[in-house]
Amino acid sequence: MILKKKGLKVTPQRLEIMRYLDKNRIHPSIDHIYTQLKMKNPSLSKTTVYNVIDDLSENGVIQVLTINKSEILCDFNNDPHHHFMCKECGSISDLEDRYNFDIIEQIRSEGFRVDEAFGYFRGLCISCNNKNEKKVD
Amino acid sequence: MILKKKGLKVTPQRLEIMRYLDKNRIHPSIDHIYTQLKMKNPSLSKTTVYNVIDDLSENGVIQVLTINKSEILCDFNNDPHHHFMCKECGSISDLEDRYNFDIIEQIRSEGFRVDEAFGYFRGLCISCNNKNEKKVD
DNA sequence: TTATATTTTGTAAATATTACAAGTAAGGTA
DNA sequence: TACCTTACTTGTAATATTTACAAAATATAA
Repeated sequence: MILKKKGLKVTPQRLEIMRYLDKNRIHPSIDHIYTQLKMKNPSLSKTTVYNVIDDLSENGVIQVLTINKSEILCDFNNDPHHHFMCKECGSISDLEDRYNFDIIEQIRSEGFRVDEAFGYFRGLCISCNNKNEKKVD
Repeated sequence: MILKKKGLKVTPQRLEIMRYLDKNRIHPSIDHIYTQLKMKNPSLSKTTVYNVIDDLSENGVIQVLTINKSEILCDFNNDPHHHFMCKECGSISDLEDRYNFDIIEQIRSEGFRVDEAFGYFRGLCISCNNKNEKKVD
């Protein structure tokens, strides 16, 4: 059990949020998670969602993305990978990290202690980009 | 004149904000810019700072960073480069882009249209990291 | 100099996040 | 199992950031 390992108590709220993030790899916002889980558990508080997301991210269970300036997004995938935000449909895509963040080693060698690394890209996703090119034709 | 080229009117407020960002490469927040410039120009409105930053970033004159979830930061340096945020002193360092964002070409080849690319790193800056290591000794 | 579109300003509203205190529940111990 | 302690959840209120809006002011072109 991942929560016990981290010294966190196993509560229904934490389990529900983790299950939701695991099954819905759409990088949801706090409000999105809250709205979805509130339906099954009406007593859920938004403060709880904030608390759980804080606890999980501080313990390295999940990632919190700041790719969008309006709100934070949550990612259950904790392996190093980049993110792409489509300016048209708003979707967030995971990008395989083919370069394995080589630059991190470079930064470390300069004297920094690197704890977290994020690659954020914005533009048009494959689907929206295809639609756009067809319009031009 | 960079503003005219972009079809933006040349106003004292825009010039002041651009000069401030040019001379103070500290990645200031909206509130920081507002507080500093308000001293010399008491009639300055925070809405104006938001408007100007929006206009400048939409026209590619400056960059807006979302490395910090609590507020946006402004960077006059528009060349591609990464950013490092120190968790101890809060400073933001520019990082030379030695790898020249090779990954952008990779992402483009997968069918995305890439307009913006950001590399964000967090940890301890060189100065804070040195202090920390001395404590351990 | 004048006309027009753009920009600035201040206030108010919307939105996201945090603080806090009281109630509740998890997990260890006997 | 029952109890105890600590950690967690909840709701409300407070804070902070950002946006909306309309009136006043200004930049630029004719």
